[in-house]
Amino acid sequence: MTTAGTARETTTRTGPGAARQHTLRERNLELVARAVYEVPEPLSRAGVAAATGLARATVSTLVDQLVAAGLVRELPAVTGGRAGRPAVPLVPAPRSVVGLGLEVNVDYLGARVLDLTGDVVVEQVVPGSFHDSDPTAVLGRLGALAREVSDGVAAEGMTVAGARLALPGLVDPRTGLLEVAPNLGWSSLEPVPLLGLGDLDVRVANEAKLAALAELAGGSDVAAPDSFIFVSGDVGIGAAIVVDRELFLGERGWNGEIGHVVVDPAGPRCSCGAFGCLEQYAGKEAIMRAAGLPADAPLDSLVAHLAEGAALPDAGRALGSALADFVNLLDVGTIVLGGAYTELLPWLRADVEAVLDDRVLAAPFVDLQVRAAQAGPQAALTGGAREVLQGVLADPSAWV
Amino acid sequence: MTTAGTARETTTRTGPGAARQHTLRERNLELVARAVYEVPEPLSRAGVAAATGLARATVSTLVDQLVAAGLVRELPAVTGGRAGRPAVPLVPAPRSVVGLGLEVNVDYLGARVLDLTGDVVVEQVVPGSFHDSDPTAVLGRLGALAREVSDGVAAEGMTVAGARLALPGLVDPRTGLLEVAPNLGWSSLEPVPLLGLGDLDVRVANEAKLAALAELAGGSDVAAPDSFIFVSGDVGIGAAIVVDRELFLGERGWNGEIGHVVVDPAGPRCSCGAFGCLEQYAGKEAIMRAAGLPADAPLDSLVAHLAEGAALPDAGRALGSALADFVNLLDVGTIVLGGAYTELLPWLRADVEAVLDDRVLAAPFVDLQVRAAQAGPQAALTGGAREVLQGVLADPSAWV
DNA sequence: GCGTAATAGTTCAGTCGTACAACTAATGCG
DNA sequence: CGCATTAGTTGTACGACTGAACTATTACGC
Repeated sequence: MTTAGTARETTTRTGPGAARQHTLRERNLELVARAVYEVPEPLSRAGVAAATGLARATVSTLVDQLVAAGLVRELPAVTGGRAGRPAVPLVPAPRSVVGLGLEVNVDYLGARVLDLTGDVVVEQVVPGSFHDSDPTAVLGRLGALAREVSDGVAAEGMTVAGARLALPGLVDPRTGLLEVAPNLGWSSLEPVPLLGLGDLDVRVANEAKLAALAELAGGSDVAAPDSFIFVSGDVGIGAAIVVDRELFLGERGWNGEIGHVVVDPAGPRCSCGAFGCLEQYAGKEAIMRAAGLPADAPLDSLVAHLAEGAALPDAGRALGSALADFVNLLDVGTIVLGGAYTELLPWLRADVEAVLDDRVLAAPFVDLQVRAAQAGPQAALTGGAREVLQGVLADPSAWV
Repeated sequence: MTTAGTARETTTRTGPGAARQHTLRERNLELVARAVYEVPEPLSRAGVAAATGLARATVSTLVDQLVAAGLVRELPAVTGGRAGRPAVPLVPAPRSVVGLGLEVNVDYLGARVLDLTGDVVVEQVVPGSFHDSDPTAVLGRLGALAREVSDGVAAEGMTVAGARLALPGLVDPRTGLLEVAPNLGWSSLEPVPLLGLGDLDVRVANEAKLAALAELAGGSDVAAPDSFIFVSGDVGIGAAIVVDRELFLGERGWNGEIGHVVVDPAGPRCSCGAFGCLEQYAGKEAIMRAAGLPADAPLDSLVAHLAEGAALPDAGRALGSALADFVNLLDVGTIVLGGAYTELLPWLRADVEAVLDDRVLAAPFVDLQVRAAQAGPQAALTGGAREVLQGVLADPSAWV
């Protein structure tokens, strides 16, 4: 298994590092790599120079390094209708360096490999029921799946840059510890070693946080906003905060617990001990019950029910109220609804937007937007793999 | 008036700037300046080299530049008990480059000048009543005060690096526009030109945000935390989010509106139109009424009343509830209470902490702290001046 | 009192990375 | 077929950091 684990280190950008000559090179390598990666139409070396402000000579040497490292590929020179020597288009290298997204959730586990172009190279998703499961067994199984997938892409010459393990619970990305994952019935354990993936650089993260990152992947028709609140509605309701295309994690990454914002202290008791949490109005089970369906009914049955004219006023207003608090506290005006909410949005939107307009103080001055998540199913797998690749992009010098 | 206005520009650190040779110099100048500034005991050139990892030769030239620019001063060489050539201690230069903090609030306006050592060089605070006041007149008056103060320090050879104008309302630091300041009765205006301060670099900011920055000024007995939620309780309740010693502003700086987090939708109607906002329980007027005092009674009378055995259970629990939402959404575990809350903390703490422990999901795994603000009165003046000086520190090359 | 060790600070050649300008390469057009 | 045009490369100059050698200044022991 060709992996590059130990060498991966996040670059200290504003940190206490002294800047030397090679710091320039690292910084400009990143700049050039981002220019190649984050542009709709492929750029030539000259185009990159214009876009970055670097001299053409400098760009040439930098691009050559990126090509040699396998991070950038040259397309055949395109002799367009314009005069002059034809430009060599530069594009992200497909199937070279890849990121691995892993996830254990209540009803499935899976692994997904993305390459630098954003393509899914391979994926394996196994449905199951992992409510109150045994972490050692489940993570061992996911580890085996990951090895299988990883060995497969390695056999085709790709390099796995690292992996992210998404879990639905309180995890600290810094220490790698899982404090508690209520819906899995897991607590106080270190998940990464249980995967048995050797020296591959695997980091844990909260599922909703990584799902939010998947929204940035682009490729969809609607451009992803740079800053948004991502809310993932399921049995529990989790959220993530993205500002300037980066996750805002607070001190330990334990933020976005919008499911337990109080909507009405006179409301029903919540599993967390408080009364009237959002989850009691807009959690999947509450929504099902309100619609007269069994708590564990599939989402499709609810959608069918709603299509016949039913409504979700309580859930919509409660969600709007909690989101209004969120926006008032954070000033992030775009809200992306994921998980079950994506499909339910048509029946939630009016109530959510009405409450937001009423309750957000800045509403008269801001264009508040509520939109559906664009990333497909198991978004955390995509987001995790994407985060790995973002790390490559942030420090290409480690690959040169 | 010796000012340096137009030249001030925030350095694009991670931004799309190409890194050149002089970028290294700028970065390392900042590094050296911070090493000199953010250390309890003065460092020598050799000490700075050890602290930063730069070569002694490099540090020498950088320090020489900072000394020439008047940002750093050399103390007489101290011939301590140690062998070897005595070290020259380097300290922030007093009374050289200074920052100007300005503020209009409901009951006062003022100007305060801080130098790089954190000392207050001069200040002028004028009590008054600016409820429903005329912005042109009031800002004109503050501008005159600012010129007076500014000319005074300039006459003593100091350079005013810039100014911050703190206002109690929705302001956008980027555009310099004030949308609305309810307690002043101001709306939709551009405050800076009304000050008439010529080409001095003046930026606006929300009062609570700048007051939060004052907490970082140090000098107090208790070390300021790097990340905290600052809540300023007065007629209105505002908050600021500080993460890693920097303000988190969201998209426009309109965050921290904790006063309008819903505590109980069955509660009293709020001026914002909603029901049961925190302000209706823990705003100054609500607290006064609950204590049986007139809504505009001075804080001292309330404290006297409480000292005789009265309590603030509603306010404490409501504040705890809103803060629990805040912490659940943000994961910032230290809460600093400012404004009127600083003095009221003894009667609020038990209720606030009890509700936080109950309602914050991560409470079992985190040491939640509630503490009183350390900065003195008119903290926004100090915070504003401090932010100006932080800007100098972040880009000393502009002064070389 | 003086030599030695120790520490601070400076000087200078070496190296590295970028800029600029001149050059080569490859195309379209008249 | 030559010229204008654009892409990419080569070579020199310059700026900034490093490391080692050097100077400056003290403490300490004999």
